[in-house]
Amino acid sequence: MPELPEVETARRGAQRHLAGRRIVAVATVPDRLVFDGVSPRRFARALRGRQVVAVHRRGKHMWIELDRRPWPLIHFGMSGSFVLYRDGEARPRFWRMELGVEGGRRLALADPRRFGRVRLQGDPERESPLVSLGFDVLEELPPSREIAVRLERRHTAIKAVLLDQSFFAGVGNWIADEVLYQAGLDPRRPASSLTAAEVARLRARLRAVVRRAVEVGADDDRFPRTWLFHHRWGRAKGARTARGEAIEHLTVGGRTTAWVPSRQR
DNA sequence: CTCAGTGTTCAGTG
DNA sequence: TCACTGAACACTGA
Repeated sequence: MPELPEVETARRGAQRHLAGRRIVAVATVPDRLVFDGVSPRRFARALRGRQVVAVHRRGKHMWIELDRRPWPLIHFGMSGSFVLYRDGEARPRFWRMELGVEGGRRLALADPRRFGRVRLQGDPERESPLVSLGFDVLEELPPSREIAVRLERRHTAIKAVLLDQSFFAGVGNWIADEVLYQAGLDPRRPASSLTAAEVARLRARLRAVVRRAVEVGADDDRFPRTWLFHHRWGRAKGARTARGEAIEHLTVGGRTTAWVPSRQR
């Protein structure tokens, strides 16, 4: 479920596993879709022998800072993840790329549905797609007033704006629904129609949801029981929240949306 | 067997 | 140019 909390958790794991170590082995699968603009061969050549300085994240994108450029830029798509293990252990199913570092540690990118992307860039923070991202909702959330000013110019549904990475970087479908539920806002409301108090509520819930999800390592079993998250997939008619509120589904901004009409206005 | 889906990008429309 | 919509991408699992 790679939205910001899952990506941040993967970043922390990769940082712990790889930082300060030299890459001694790179393995790849010949996948022209996942390797975007770089052949697996060239990718391997650029990484082998390099030392990992740090692993960074902005929105749902991650990049690995090496002691020499270019650097890898990774997006998990719908089903990507990192798997951490040691020499001698089996590669995970659906692996696309594997790094082995000194000390016997390995990291693989696994991605069953192949919407993930691996690129190689000289300066990721100054290149597409990172340059077109909005503020990172974990690290760079602006004051409510500033968000309100920018929302006034958007007449589309608030949910669609939440999903817009050039506005709220890192928000995905479940976070958008969760935040709107907790803030008590109808997902179809034009963004420009939100009052100052509603924007303040939206910001507060967005901050709380993202921070909590990161805090528990994006382990959804540890999300608070009051969250809509635990009940949103019950597609069956009659699905209810922990508080007993009826959940309904619609399509907003082209995405399936779970919401609670009795609470979201 | 059919179909929805946790994401992004791009063509097309207004 | 901007705002927005819908389709396409690939594959698993319900």
